[in-house]
Amino acid sequence: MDYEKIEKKWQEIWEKEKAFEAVDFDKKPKYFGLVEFPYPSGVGIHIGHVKAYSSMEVLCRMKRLQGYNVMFPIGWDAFGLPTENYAIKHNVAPRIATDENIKNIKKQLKAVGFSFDWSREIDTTDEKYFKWTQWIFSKLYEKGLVYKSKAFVNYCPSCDVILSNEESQGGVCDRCSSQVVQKEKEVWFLKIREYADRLLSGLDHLDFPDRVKEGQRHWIGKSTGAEVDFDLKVDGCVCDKLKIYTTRCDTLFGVTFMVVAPEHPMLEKYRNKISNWDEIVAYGEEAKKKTEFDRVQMNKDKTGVKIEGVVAVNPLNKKEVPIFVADYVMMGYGTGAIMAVPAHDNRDFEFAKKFGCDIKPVIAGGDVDKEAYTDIAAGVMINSDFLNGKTVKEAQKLMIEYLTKNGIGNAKTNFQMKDWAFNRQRYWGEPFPIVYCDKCGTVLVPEKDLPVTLPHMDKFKPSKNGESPLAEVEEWVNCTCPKCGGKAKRETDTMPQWAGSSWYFLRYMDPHNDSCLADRSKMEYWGPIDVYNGGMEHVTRHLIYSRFWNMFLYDIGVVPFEEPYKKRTTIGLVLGEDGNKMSKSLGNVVDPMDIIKKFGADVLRLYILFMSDYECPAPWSNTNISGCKRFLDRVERMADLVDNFDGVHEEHISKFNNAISKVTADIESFKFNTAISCLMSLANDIYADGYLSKKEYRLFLQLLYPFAPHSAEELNERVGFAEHLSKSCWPNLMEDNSVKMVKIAVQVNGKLRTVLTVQENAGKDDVLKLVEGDEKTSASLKIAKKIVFVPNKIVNLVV
RNA sequence: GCCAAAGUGGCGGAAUGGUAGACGCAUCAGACUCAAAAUCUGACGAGGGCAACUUCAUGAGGGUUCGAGUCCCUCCUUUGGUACCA
Repeated sequence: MDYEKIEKKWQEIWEKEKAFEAVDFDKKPKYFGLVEFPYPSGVGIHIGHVKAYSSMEVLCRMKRLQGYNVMFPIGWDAFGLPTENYAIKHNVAPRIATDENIKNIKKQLKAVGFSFDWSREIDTTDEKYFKWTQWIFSKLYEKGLVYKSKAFVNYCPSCDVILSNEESQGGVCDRCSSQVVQKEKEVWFLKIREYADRLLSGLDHLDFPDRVKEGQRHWIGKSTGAEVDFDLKVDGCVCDKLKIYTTRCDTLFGVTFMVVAPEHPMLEKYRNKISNWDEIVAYGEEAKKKTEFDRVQMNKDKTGVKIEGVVAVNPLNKKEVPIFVADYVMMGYGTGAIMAVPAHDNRDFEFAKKFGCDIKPVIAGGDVDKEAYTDIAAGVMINSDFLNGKTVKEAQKLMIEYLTKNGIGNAKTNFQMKDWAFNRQRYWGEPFPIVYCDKCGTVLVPEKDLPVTLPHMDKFKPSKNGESPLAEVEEWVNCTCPKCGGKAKRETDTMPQWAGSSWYFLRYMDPHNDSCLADRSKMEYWGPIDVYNGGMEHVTRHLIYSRFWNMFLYDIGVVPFEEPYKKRTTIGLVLGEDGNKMSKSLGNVVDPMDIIKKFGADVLRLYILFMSDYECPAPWSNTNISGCKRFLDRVERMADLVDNFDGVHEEHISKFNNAISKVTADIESFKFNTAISCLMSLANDIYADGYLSKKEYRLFLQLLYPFAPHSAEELNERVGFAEHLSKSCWPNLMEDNSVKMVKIAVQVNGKLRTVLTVQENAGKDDVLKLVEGDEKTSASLKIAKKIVFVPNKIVNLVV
């Protein structure tokens, strides 16, 4: 078969017939299959794209034949750093580079034959699109879910540029390889933490794989505990409180010291009272220098400085305990201060050993001279006044009651998830709909003036002082205040790449709407998404961000569903032939376009789904792929076996029925590899018989069609069917009146002795008669103590 | 460290607690061919036996069960994710 020719032929036919366009409000049941839209990079599509899209492709092609009104859309997540860097290097406008890349990738995706609905194509860098990204930001701002605060960012002192986490991996600048430092900067934050509890509880009702749910739960990081006020004693008198957060309020009697983060405000407040202030400042400076890199490398060696001049008082027993500054306590979590119970916490234990603090056990059972005793389940309280003799759980409950009653503390829930830092010092991103006016302060650009577009720039060199390149475009920065009409300046930072992808699935439902992000009735028809397939790398970012935005839009009445994705499926990585991750430096990258040139798109599609379980990572193989090519060739030659029989041969019915149910079920559950092997087996069976009817051939091609649509369509036409497979109906099971035979294994003590062929659903007595008649098993049957009989499966003689 | 997933032939991988190794690759043999390729047929976990057959095999060790690759416990290894979270 001339793959190049027939693939082109059928792609043109489908396009002409608009075979894959989704119809708004159609009476058929809707089916929305979503894949993660690609970043249009200059390199073109990766083999991973082919795998990611092939699964949904197969599912959607089947669903269409099953009578669903299928939406399988695609678009471009086109803002981002690689394009900007390319623009800097080659002095090409990002807009132009993006358009070129999109054109190229589109051509490639079409060459694979994906049945995308191209009429709904979207592009996050299109002004008509990002107008609504800005609009959503405005709504978040109006509802008080946006705030500006100082935070640390990665900064390269040599390039004088702020870097993203991706650009500063290993603590080294991506461009010049010099050491990255932390720089304080004004950052826009979205209050995703306000949605933490709902993002967590919403997971319970979603059909996501467990590892995805667990990943999100872990990221949200809910912990329940208590806040407790310790007294601060300065110059011998109690004059202030120190609020701490703990999950182990049961151990309050075991507190032997306190620790505060180097940035804790109490330090500055009492600087005059702290006799070793210089030492504290020096330690703080040292801690600040620690970059992301240091924290990841994290030698767990505890460092810290004891504060001289201020002590804390345990509110329960009025005991004085020293306070330390140490960077193992973070200002960004809890209250930035902790009570330390070295007897029952590993970190506190380590710190106490190093700094010679007391270790006081309050739970019986451990040897606290050797290590912290952290078992919560066992153990009984000791040395703890009114808690003595209670279990840890009882003690926690009693302690919270006590704290609340006496006004020294309260129950408190904390989340590890941080608010979403939402700005980047970049050109190629959505501008904020924000201006700064001397008179009115921070002002939102009104909806009628959206979108705020990007100015044209000639040079895309990185700007200095860690500012966005946009800061240099004066005629753009200077504007009038929408409130008072006076002079104002635009926000020059742009939104992160996650912004545009946080709501794109909504836009597919109504991609050309100019008056709102999408018509509500269309969202009611299409939403929520039936299946969303994508990679594990998006579990804690994109998948949480987009759920957050959708939930927010639901709250303000824009979107009719609270959760956007009913079901999530995940894809396993395609590794290089050497078993390593594909990378340019290892030289093990497989270009899908090369494979298409050599084998054709259908073979590529078949092999990528056949090579392993879809969710598992698996190495690519340039030799194994030939098995899929041989299979397609065999299917083509199968036409020579077609006889003149009208209908389906009776002796073939059960084979085809078996294939129909297996392929259908396997596609639905993403077990594409076994669906394909089932078709291979069926082909082998047909070859062994040496004949099949025309109708059977078509049935086979229909089952093959979702995987290898070009070949299937071509062969269907060649054998003389006028109706295209793309317009046909998915095969149903045929009536089967034949007597089915099954094989029953006969075991003695669980070991296989023989295999009997009997009628399906044969009774125990009939089967045992055969067992008695078989010389290999009859002797065992006579002395059997027990006989286990499972219909159609097994007989086990226990002797 | 913690969380999750996974360890099955020479290789990629199949197996609702019920015949381990489906399907494919590679290899070997045969057919076709002047020959090669392609194709078709067959063999293909390891040991023992002329054979019918038989024993051992799913990372290691225990356990539950009539029966365990599958369930439980301990351990080892690999791969992801996450990280001084109080």
